[in-house]
Amino acid sequence: MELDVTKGEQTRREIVRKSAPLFNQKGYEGTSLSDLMEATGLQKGGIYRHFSGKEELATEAFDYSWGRAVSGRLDGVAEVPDCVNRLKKMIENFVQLRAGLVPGGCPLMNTAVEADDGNAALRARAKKALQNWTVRLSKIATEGIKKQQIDHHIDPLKLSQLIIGSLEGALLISRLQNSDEPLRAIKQHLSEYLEQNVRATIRSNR
Amino acid sequence: MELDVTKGEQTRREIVRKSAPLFNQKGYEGTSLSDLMEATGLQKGGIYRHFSGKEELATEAFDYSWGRAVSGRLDGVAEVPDCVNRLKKMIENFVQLRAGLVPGGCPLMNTAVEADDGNAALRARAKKALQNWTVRLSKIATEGIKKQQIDHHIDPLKLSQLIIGSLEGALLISRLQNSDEPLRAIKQHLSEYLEQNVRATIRSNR
DNA sequence: GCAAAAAGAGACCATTCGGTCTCAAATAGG
DNA sequence: CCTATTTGAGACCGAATGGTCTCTTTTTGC
Repeated sequence: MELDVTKGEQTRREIVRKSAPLFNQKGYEGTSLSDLMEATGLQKGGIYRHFSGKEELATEAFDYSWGRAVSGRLDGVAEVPDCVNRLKKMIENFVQLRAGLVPGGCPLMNTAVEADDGNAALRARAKKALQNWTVRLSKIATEGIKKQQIDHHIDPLKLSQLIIGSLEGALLISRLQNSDEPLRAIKQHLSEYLEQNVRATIRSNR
Repeated sequence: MELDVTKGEQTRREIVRKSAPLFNQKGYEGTSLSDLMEATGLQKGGIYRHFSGKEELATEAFDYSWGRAVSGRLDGVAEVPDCVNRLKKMIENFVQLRAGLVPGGCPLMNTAVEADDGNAALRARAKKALQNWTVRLSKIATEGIKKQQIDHHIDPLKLSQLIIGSLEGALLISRLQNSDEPLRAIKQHLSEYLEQNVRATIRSNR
């Protein structure tokens, strides 16, 4: 074809794209080769030509799902000038998207929980994903401190972990209860916290 | 023997006790019959005499694990007179116990995540567990409002969900990072929130 | 201590699992 | 267009899966 997007590479990507939702919904162990065959419309030979095994496919599928989740959550975030508002925008995105972008909930949570006492490769992937997300938020916080939009007593890392943890936990509850309320509540809560305890005040008295 | 604790019943309980940690660590799908045989020291026949199938055993194992988790988290809570402090005590217990009581992390989170797009029976069990926990906390909050220890603008249900979600999320992060810091941070955060925004003040000005 | 009932061992079952390998079909480069 | 290479189908594999059933052993109540 052109641009070295060979037929094989194209198929490979399709396989990842089609199998990612499966892995996210049913988990690594819960997704069988026959599930993958059905989802991709390929036979074993067609799949295994492109991947060394289920694990390789699963890790790539995770990366794919996670990539989509992250890009959704950070959509339009960079454009917000104020750093506190930028964090709030990210929270808003998270709450809004919920189950939307990626069927089966947050890939990070799903993978972290399943792989925590199991598959090491997947666990490492999840750990790195969390790391990346944390760093992204931390950078916003650090920039906010530098710009004096965020109180300089705030620890960017801790703040990021607090936000991420709260969101993930609320998502867990929301999914189990089939209700958006816990997610909306945490958004409200974090919002107030950010305004009252994180945003830098003219006269910083703590 | 005596008190109608027949041999069979005794074995049955042992099976649940021994298999509960397995299910919590490896999940429902991830735990095989041979795993269970090894853990219990019984053969299939010995296990299947007492349970109709893996699912029945898994649900009972979940109840067992969850019972232990809850009792650990509520340990000594009832003795605290002040309702805000009672909530704080529960949070403290949660943070302290962490992976302690039940190997494999919080049974609620594990089961909720795995069963969310799968096993209906387990999902229902997890949902009920969350319900129970939420109600328990809500009752404390409601009592606190009645006793004027908690601001009457607080919604007990939302407060409970906020606390539970935050704790579960922080636990997720902590487990993935192999660090207690996120858990300690959320404890600190919730503590401040409870004192500043939940505890009733003499002059309730909001 | 004995007979009836309960409990457990383990052979057996069909099915599915992840994975391999051969060979035919489709693609690509000249 | 024609050949060399890539791609995919699908038969095949051994192991493991959840579950059943029979038969021995152990517990139980009298």
